[in-house]
Amino acid sequence: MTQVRRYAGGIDGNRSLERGIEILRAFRPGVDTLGNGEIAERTGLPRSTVSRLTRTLVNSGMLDEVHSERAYRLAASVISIGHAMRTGSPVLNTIGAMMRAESAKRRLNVGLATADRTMMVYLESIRYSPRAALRNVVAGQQVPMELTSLGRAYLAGIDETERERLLRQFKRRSAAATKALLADVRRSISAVERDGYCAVSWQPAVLAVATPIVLEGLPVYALNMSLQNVDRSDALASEIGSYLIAFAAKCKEALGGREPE
Amino acid sequence: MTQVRRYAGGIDGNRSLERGIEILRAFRPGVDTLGNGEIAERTGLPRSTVSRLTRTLVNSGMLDEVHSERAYRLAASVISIGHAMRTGSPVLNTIGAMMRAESAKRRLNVGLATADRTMMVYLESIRYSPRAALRNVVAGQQVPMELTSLGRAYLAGIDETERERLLRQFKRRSAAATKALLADVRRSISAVERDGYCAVSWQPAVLAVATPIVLEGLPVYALNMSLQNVDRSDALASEIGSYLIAFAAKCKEALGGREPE
DNA sequence: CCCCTAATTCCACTTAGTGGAAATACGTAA
DNA sequence: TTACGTATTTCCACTAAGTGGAATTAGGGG
Repeated sequence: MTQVRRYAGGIDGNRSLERGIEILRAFRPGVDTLGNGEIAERTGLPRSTVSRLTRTLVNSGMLDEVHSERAYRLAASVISIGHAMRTGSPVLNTIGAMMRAESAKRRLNVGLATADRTMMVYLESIRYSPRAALRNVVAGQQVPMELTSLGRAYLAGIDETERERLLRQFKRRSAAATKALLADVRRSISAVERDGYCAVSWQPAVLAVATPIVLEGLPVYALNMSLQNVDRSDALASEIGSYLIAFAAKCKEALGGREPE
Repeated sequence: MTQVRRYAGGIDGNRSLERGIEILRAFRPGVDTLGNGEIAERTGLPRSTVSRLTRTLVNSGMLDEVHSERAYRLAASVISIGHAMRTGSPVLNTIGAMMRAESAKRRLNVGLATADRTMMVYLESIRYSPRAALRNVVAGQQVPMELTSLGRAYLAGIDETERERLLRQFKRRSAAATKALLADVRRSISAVERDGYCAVSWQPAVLAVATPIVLEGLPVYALNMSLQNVDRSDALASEIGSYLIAFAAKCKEALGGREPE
């Protein structure tokens, strides 16, 4: 970010709004309440500014004030907006049901995600389990882009410029093992270009295979299938891969969107 | 709102942030994309201002731009913040599991909600179904406060001032049937004070019973139990009511919070 | 190619936001 | 209770940042 922000004349955007959103973002998963001081620390904003912006966020219903500990927590509004996002999206409505059916048919987990900065966010995640009804409510969960099949498939689906920008970001944040990791990421991207999918075992004994879904007028999605308690083998990966690309094709068709270029 | 906003000196809050949030709110459930024009209409903001603020929201990752139709949609960030809210809350983590167990034990639906302005927002909703795994992913769904058992229980749980403010808002928005409706709402509130719960059949053939959960340092919640395909009867309502208040007591204990006053 | 509509940028104006410093509220220990 | 240390909120002078109407530009039919 050598880029200098001007914020004058209003061409670059609105500083206060940007800061307010940054405050909401400071509430990472697992955090319950944050005081103004801690928010100031996490965001690097002056305390008086934080004080004013948190007040605004309370008035707007995005934060609840916890008087007893002089702190704030995310309010119910944020999940209602999240709900609006999920119900508004014809994509999720269409693909959700298809994913459920596919999960049952193939007896494996099926997930759909897209990017939020350098993380992949699950929009839908169907866990296959012989006894159904194991919590399938992980929508919103984040996993690191560079380490997961979902993330790498996403990287393969976006344009060159954006991809290189993201790769530079990974380098910046994880000091160690960068070289090998980045090479591995590039290998996965090549795999997607060659085979249509990439396979990654991010967590031990979990084999995950993912493919990008690129349609005009929609964000780039990544679709994955995964299996627990298996050893990684190329044969298995390629079997799942073939299911995956068939399913992805079916999804793209159902969405009726044309692929760009 | 005869109240005059000054916005000077920064004591009342931040105008741009408030407006930005209002733009996010313009994406109601079911809406997919909105253009700047439509946003300007819905929010009453000048078009140039909307243009700048939506740009900022895109930069902050809260909106995705859809070039092909010159429009915006909510981005994945909003559900990841929503997810942070749900995982951060010890309340939801604790009560969620209890609700699941209770639903199975009593063979009925169990829901937990809180308020977002004049709507109740489900934080968790367990649908009882003999064949499990019917979509229990309705967290974030909104139902009208004045018409539902959840909303009326909530009203009974908050303080006098806030309650009267909300009642006035109901009057303002639904022109017809106001008198009878408000009387009915007040009757439900009295029922909560007398019996600990209120029963409402908002949707046909659905009996819902709700009770407030008021604990220090937490927003007021409402807990409900409901049954489909039954006729409303006072005997049934009181049976469910007794389950409900027992379960609510168990929840309050598990949360270890002391009730105020 | 030209019109029509809608979004974006320009720009002069000045208010609304800023952040350091002061004041205040809070909790704790003496 | 009082005095102290910490965290938060308010004050206030400064001016940059935001505003919105007008002009401009970009789309997209016909």
